[in-house]
Amino acid sequence: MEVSKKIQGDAFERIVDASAELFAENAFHSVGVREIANKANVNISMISYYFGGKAGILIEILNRFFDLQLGTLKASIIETDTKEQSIKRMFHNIVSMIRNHTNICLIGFSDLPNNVPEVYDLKINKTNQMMEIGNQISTKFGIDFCRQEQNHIIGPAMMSMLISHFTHKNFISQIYKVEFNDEYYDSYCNTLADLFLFGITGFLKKNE
Amino acid sequence: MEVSKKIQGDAFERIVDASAELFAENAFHSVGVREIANKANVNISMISYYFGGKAGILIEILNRFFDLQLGTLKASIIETDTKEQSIKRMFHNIVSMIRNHTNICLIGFSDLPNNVPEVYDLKINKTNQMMEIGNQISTKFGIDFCRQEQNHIIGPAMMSMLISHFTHKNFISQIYKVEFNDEYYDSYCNTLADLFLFGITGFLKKNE
Amino acid sequence: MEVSKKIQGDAFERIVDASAELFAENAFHSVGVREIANKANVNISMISYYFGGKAGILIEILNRFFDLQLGTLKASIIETDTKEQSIKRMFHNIVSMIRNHTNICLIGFSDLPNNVPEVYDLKINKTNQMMEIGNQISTKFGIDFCRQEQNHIIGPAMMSMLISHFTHKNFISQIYKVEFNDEYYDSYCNTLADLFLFGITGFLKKNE
Amino acid sequence: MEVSKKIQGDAFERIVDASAELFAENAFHSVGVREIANKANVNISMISYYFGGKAGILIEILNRFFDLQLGTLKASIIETDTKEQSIKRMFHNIVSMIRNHTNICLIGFSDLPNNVPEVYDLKINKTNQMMEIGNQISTKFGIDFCRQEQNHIIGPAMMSMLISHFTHKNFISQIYKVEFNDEYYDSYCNTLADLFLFGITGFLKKNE
DNA sequence: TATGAATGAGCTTTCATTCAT
DNA sequence: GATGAATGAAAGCTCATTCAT
Repeated sequence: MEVSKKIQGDAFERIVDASAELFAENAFHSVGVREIANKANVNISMISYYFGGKAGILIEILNRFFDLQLGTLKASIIETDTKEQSIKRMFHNIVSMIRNHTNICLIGFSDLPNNVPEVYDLKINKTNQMMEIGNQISTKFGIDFCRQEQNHIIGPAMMSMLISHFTHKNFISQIYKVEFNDEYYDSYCNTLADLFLFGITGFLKKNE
Repeated sequence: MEVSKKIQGDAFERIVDASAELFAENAFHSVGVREIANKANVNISMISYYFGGKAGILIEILNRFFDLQLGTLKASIIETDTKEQSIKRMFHNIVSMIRNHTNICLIGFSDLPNNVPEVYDLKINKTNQMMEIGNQISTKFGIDFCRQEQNHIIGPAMMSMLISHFTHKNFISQIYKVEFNDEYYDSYCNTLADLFLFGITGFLKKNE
Repeated sequence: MEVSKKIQGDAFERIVDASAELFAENAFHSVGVREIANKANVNISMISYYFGGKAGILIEILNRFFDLQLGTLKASIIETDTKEQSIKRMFHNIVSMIRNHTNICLIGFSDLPNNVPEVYDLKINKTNQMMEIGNQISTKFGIDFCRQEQNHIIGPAMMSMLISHFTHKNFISQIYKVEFNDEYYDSYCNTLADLFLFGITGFLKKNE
Repeated sequence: MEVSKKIQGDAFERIVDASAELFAENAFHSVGVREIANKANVNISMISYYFGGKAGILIEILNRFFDLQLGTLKASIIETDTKEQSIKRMFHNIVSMIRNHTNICLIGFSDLPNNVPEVYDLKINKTNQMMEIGNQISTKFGIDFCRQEQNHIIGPAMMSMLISHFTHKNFISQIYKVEFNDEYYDSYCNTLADLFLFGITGFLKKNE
C-alpha cells in the first residue's frame, strides 16, 4: 500500500480528486471503486496500481489533510500579534484552508473509518502530533491553560466549531437562501472569532 | 418500511441496541447485517422482518435521537433562569443526554449517509424542525440574534462543540490518561459554558 | 473455514462432487468458483456459505481422501494372510478404492497447492499419519525394512506406481485402444503385485 | 507463440529459470507473471515479448524436459550391458537427470494443465514419442513384454516410482531427518533398481 | 415469530496482456 | 530491447434480502 511512485500520470491526481469529492459527500465505505474510477475516468485497476487498494486513496488524502492543517496552524503564529489578532488570524487561515480544500478537509475532520487498521493508526499518530502543536500554539499565544484537561477540550471544540458550518452547509442552503461568498465568510470568521474570544455575552454586546 | 411498534419482542430492542453500538463505532455502510444479527443474537431475517431492511434500523435510531434532542432542549427552558443559568442548564442537559445515550447521539450528530434517500429526507425534515426550535429558544433566552445568518452559524457551532469531545474521546484517552467520571463532565460542562458565555478571554480571567 | 453444519442440503454434496470432478481434471487454482457453482447448479455464494471459501472444498475433499486411504489400508491387514496374499489383497483394495473414488483419489495423490496454508498443514499432518500406518503395516506384514530410509522410499514408490495408471489413463486410451473394465483391472493388479513381489525378473519368468 | 531462439539476452534465461523454480513449487496457474518477472528481475512485458505469453514459458520448459528425458533414455542403452546392468544404469541416469534438473523434471512429470490447449497438445504428442522409445528400449533390453497392455502399465509405473521421491522430498525431510547427498541417492537408486529387478521378495533376501 | 438455506447483484482486487515511448 | 502506465476481463468473496418451512 506504499505510495511512492516518482512520476505519476494525470490518472493519479484524477483519482485523488474524484475520491475526495465522493468521500466528502458519502462515507468511505459507501463509495465503490467503480464509482471512483468512473468519476476519475480511469480504469478500475489503476486504483490498486497507484494506491494498492481503496484504502490507499484515503491514506493519501489524509496525509494531504494533515500536512495542510499543520502548515496552516504554523503559519498562524506571528510573534507580534495581540491575542485578539492571533485568534482572528488563525480563524481566517483555517477557514481559508477549508474553503480552498473543502473536500479534503471535510474528510479529514469527519469520523474516519476505525475498521481500516492503517487509517486508524494514521489517525492516532497524527492526532497526537496535532495535540502537541496545539499545546505549543497555546503557550506561544500566551494562553497557558491552567489545567491540561481543558486543553484537549478547547482544541477540538474550536476546530469542530469551525468545520461545523461546512458539514451543515448543504442543509442550511436548503433552508435559508444565503449566498456563500467572500463577504459571508468574512462575517463568518468574525462571528466565530468574537464568540471564541468574548463568548455569547461579549458577542451580543458588540452587536447591540 | 413502516414498523409496527405495538408488539415487539426482545429481539427488536436487541437489534436496535446492537446496531446503535456498531453504527456509533463504524460507519453505517461498513456494518453488515450479519454483524448486527450476531451481536443482537437474532436470526438475520429478523432485521428485514422488523425493520424492512438495514436502513430501517437507522431510521428507528434517528427518530429516537431527534425525539431525545427535542425533549432535552425543551426541558432546558425555565422561565425564571438568568441567561447564564439558561446556558449552563442547557449544556448540562445536553451532556447528560449524550452520556446516557452516547451511541444514539453519536449516530445522530455524525455525518449521516446521504445516499440512502429515506435517511436523507428524514435528516432534512428534522434539521428544519431543530432550526425552528433553535430560533424559539434563542428568542426565549432573550438572545435575539441581530442577523439571521448568525443564528445558523452559532446553533450548529454550539452543538458541534458539545459533541466533539465524545467523538474524540477514544483518541484522547489514548493520549492523556484521564478518567471520564461525573466530576470530569461537570468540569467539562462548566468549561464549555464559560467559553460559550464569556469566550476565551473571560474564561482565562475566571481561572486566574 | 470450519465445515461443521449438521444438516446439509443437496447443494453441499453437489458442490463437493462437481469440485472433485473439476479438480481432478485441472489444477485447483485453474478451476474457478463460477465454474464449480455452474456445474453443481448452485449459487456462487453457497461455496462461501458452506465451505468458507474455495479452499474449504479442497479441505473437505482431502479429508475424505485421507479417511478413505486409511480405511483401505487398515482393511487390508488380515492376520492369516501369507506375504503374497497380503500384497495382492492390498493392491486390489487400493485399486478398488481408486476406481470407486477416482476423482477424490486423483486429487489426494496429486501435487497439492502448497501456497494455501491450510491445505499445506493438512497435507503435512496426514502424510505423517500415513507414514506411521505404513510402518505399522510393514511390521505386521513381517516386512521389517532393515534400514528406515528405505521405508520412506518404498512406501511412496508403491503408491505412486498404483496411481500412475489413473493419471495417465486419458493419454493411454488415446494411444492404445484398451477397454478399462473389471477384467483389465484384475490383470492390472496382478501385474503390479507380481512386479512388486518378484520384480521384473520374476515377472518375466512367470510370463514365459 | 514461436520463439526466436537465436539471439536472446540474459533476460530470456532468467525468466525460464525463475519460472521453473516457481512452477515446480506451485501449480502453473497459481504462479503469476508479476511473480515471475519479479524473481527474474525483468519487466513484465518481457514475458510476452519473449514467450508470447505465460503459457509460452511452460512450453519452453516442457520442450527442454522432453529433450532431456529422451537423451537420458537413449544414453542408457549400452549393447554389452546385462539386464541387471541395464536397469541400474538407466535408474542412475534418470536419477542424475532429475537431480541436475530438478525443477524442469518436476514440472515435466507433474500433472500438467489440461486446459491450456497448446500444452495439452504438446503433452499428447511427446507422450506418444516416449511410448515408442519405451517400446524400443524394452526390446533392446531383451524384455519383450508378452502382452502390450503391460507395457503401458510398467513404463509409467517405473517413472512414477523414480520421481515420487522428489515430489515427496520436502515432506519426508520434515519427518525424517535425512541428508540428501550423493551417498543417499546411490542407495536410493540401488534400492529401487533391486525392487524393480527382484521385487520386495528379492529385495528382502538381499538385505538379510 | 423464528429459522437457515438460497438468491443475485455487488464488492475489491488481481489477472495476463498491450501499448506508446 | 526495455519501460511502466493502461486495459478489460475475471478472480474470489460478501452483501442485503427473500423464501419455504
